[in-house]
Amino acid sequence: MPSDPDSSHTHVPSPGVAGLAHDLRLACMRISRRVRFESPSEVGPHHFSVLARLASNPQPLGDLAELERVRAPSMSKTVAGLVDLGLVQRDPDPTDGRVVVISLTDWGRNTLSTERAQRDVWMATRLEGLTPHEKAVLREATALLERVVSQ
Amino acid sequence: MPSDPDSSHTHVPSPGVAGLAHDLRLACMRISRRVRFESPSEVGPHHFSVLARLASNPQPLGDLAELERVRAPSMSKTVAGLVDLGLVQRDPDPTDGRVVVISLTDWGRNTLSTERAQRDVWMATRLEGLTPHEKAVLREATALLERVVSQ
DNA sequence: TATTGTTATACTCTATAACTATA
DNA sequence: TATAGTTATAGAGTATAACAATA
Repeated sequence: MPSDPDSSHTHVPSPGVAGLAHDLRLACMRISRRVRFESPSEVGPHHFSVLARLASNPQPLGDLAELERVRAPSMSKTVAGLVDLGLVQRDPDPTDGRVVVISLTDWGRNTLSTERAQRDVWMATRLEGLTPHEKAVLREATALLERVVSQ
Repeated sequence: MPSDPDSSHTHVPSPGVAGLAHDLRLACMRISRRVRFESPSEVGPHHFSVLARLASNPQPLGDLAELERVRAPSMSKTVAGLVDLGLVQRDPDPTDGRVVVISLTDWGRNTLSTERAQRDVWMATRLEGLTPHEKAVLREATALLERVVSQ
């Protein structure tokens, strides 16, 4: 139970948008933090994030670096680690000899699914006891959050 | 706009608690990720987190290490950095000569407030256009999330 | 003797700069 | 000459182990 380092500042109860923004931001960050801290995980956050990027499509190393907002040498090292773990593979690009395409191995895809499932379990466990009305509110809120975050 | 590495796996629309848990977890993690990435910040995440811990009370270094889930030597180094930046100070505990109490300086408190305000602004900006009903839904959802996360 | 914090050393992930291979 | 990726080296932040000061 990691407590929340960003929750202890005084603010007025919640009048307008500002109060809602504050409270909602903190609630989301708390959920996020606890999912990351408390879901059992075989791979570190950086490895997990790269695996997730590769779930839909193989990617050239450079694109992967840009998506993850790190430099090419950093991604090169991360990928080397993932290759050693058997989670991804490097292949030459047939149309451009300079490019190295990274893709999930079967074991990597399996590992990714397991990790994701464990994160969902953490959340589902905590939603079990809610009433149908409360679940409906959260469902509606989820759609709103998705809209808001995609702005 | 960092896209979401954990969002691309296929799943059924959202039938029961499992679907809601999945979608809601992703929405919270996306909000959290974008707040961290897109809010302008003078201090790194580790420094911010320690400043936030000290907002309400000064803390012995050992307690701070435990709260932040790092070992004492790591926290000792982090605190040394914060002292160099003028954000916190070390003081001896009058009742126990072994203990070093860490507290915010005025500059540290000021910096913390600014960082927090910037995070809230990011969120508030995105809630501006919502209808009163939608804001009411999010307010109710916030209370539910707080209940859920404190289980 | 046990506890609090620091120092010494090492590992991981990050970066920039220099290098190789290909376009 | 420009681009994709790797290798070399260095800077944070983390850890464990050994040490100093205090209880």
